[in-house]
Amino acid sequence: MGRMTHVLTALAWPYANGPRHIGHVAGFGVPADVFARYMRMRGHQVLMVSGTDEHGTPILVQADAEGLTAGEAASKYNRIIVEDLDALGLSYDLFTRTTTGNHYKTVQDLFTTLYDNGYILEKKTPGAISPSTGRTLPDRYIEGTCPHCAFTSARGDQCDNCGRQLDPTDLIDPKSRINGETPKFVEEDHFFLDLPAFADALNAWLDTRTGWRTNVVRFTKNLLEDLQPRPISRDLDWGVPIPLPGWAERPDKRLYVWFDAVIGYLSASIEWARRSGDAEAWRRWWSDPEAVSYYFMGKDNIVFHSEIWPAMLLGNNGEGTAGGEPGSLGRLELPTEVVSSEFLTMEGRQFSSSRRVVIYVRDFLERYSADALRYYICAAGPETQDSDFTWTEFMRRNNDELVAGWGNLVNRSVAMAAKNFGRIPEAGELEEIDRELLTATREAFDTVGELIGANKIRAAIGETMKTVAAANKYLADTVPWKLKEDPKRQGTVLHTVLQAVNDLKTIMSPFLPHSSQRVYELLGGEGVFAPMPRIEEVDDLDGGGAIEGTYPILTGDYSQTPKWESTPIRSGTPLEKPVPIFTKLDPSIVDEEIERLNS
RNA sequence: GGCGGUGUAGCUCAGUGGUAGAGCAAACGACUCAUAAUCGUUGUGUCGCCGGUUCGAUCCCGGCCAUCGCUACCA
Repeated sequence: MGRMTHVLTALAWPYANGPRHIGHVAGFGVPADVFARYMRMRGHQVLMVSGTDEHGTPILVQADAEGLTAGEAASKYNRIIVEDLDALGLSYDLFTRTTTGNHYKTVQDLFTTLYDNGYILEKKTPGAISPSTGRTLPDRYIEGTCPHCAFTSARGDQCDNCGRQLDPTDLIDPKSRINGETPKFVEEDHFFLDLPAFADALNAWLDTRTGWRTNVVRFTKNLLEDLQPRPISRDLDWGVPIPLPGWAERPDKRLYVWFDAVIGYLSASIEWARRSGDAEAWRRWWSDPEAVSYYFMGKDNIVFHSEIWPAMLLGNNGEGTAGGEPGSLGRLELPTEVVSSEFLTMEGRQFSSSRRVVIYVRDFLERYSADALRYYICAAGPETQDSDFTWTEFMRRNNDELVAGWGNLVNRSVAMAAKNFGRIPEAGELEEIDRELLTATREAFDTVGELIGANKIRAAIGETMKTVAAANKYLADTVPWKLKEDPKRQGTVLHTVLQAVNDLKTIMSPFLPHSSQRVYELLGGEGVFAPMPRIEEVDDLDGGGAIEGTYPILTGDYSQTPKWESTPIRSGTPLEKPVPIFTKLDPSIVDEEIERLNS
């Protein structure tokens, strides 16, 4: 990817049935933002999109629990999620929602094309519905006695006691977990996506993919060995209506939430384009074979991104066994890479809102800085295997690495120069040791950049921290605080280390944009260095969706993004005694936080 | 049951067909510009167990044990 190109950065859609926890943003939010920011700095045209996923049964359940309508509950959590992602500094071009009129229309357009091309089957299927509401009752919302082990709280999909997979009709005395009533098992008419029609095309596509994480490739190959038609409609009154005569009017039939949610990548791109004033601009990321697309998600979402969404795109293009023609959206490109992370656990346990093993993004950011969280996720996140978040480790990484390593380097360099010169001193003739440091920081642009481009974020920030250590060592070796008798040499050393700091803040900026902005300002920079998203309150463009009133989107102007390259500092720039950019944490926070978890 | 991950120094993890590394913790030293922050020196490991391939395996293959996750109507 040497020359400028269009890079779609697609992030998994957070489900709007509650606030999101740090595991969610560790899985897709921060890694994708690092990637997107870096790609912009390399001069690529990045489009970073996502939104909240707002349909489906869990939203209805949450809404009922709070005495809200589904729309009200979705709007409530949409807003919370938007604010949290904004606070983290995730640089979305558009973060929207699946309840917009634009999304409904896009979903229906794609459904229609798939239908017209012959990739949607209609057939009867057994299912459970709630007699009082007429809504589909997902298997996991049915509980009863396990026929194998007599466990009385077995779920319709699986018995938590003996671990056996179940069919809800196997359960003895089945009850709805939502309201206790006995579910009605019925034959329902539903639509299915004909996945087997894409088996060959999907395998051929997968064979051309390179650079994917091995776990994703293996998992996907496995999936493709056994493709079955997958239902894409439900008996629900909350979702996108099915755009067919005799179906669109029915209040009890909707498209299945996963079907509409994955189309969000496309609808959000279209919404972004329309809001940008060039309604066709999205095609540069979707219809150009030279464009690339990276999808970021947790491992539980691989199936949708490496199997189902590509299948839907192939169907749109008429590239399955039934043939067909691209529909109203034109031909659409399949994902370049599916970048899946593993899971973050919490003090050894899986995150679980219901069991209150959880740290919400909001709570975290009330007490600690966004960059402290971003650093932890970058350095120790679940990139290729599950990783465990512990407060002890968070504190250690924050204090020993972020504060004592990078923060202290910035602070001591700027403080020394400010005290001795009051400005960035001039560099005299460079010695070997000076040139070595400057070479190391310049080379870090290449090594770190290559790692970010390959989505090896842990290694990338580790490489950056090695360069930070080299700069600290440089100060230990050159001892500028002892050079008061030789101001020329002292100025040269301080100039050199400040140059290194200046470049390091550029390299750090995809990972730690907030603090890089502050280092930029410490060194006399004005205006925006690391651009941040902003929340805008907007009207739905179309109506026809489920949104009432305005809604918040996350967007931003990232056109002033700095270049990924060494930039010379200017001698003579005034410097003041710096305020530390990071906060050292007291060990007592560990007990406090664990106490909070247990309370 | 099926699929997959993991098992390497006290801790967290990286890594390679030629008998192993980083950070932290520990000890000692240097330094004092800096949020007591930095820099240097010093250990330790039958690289889960058993077998196979190989001149040689921690890294390849098979089996086993332990542990974790996924298993599609769940978003």
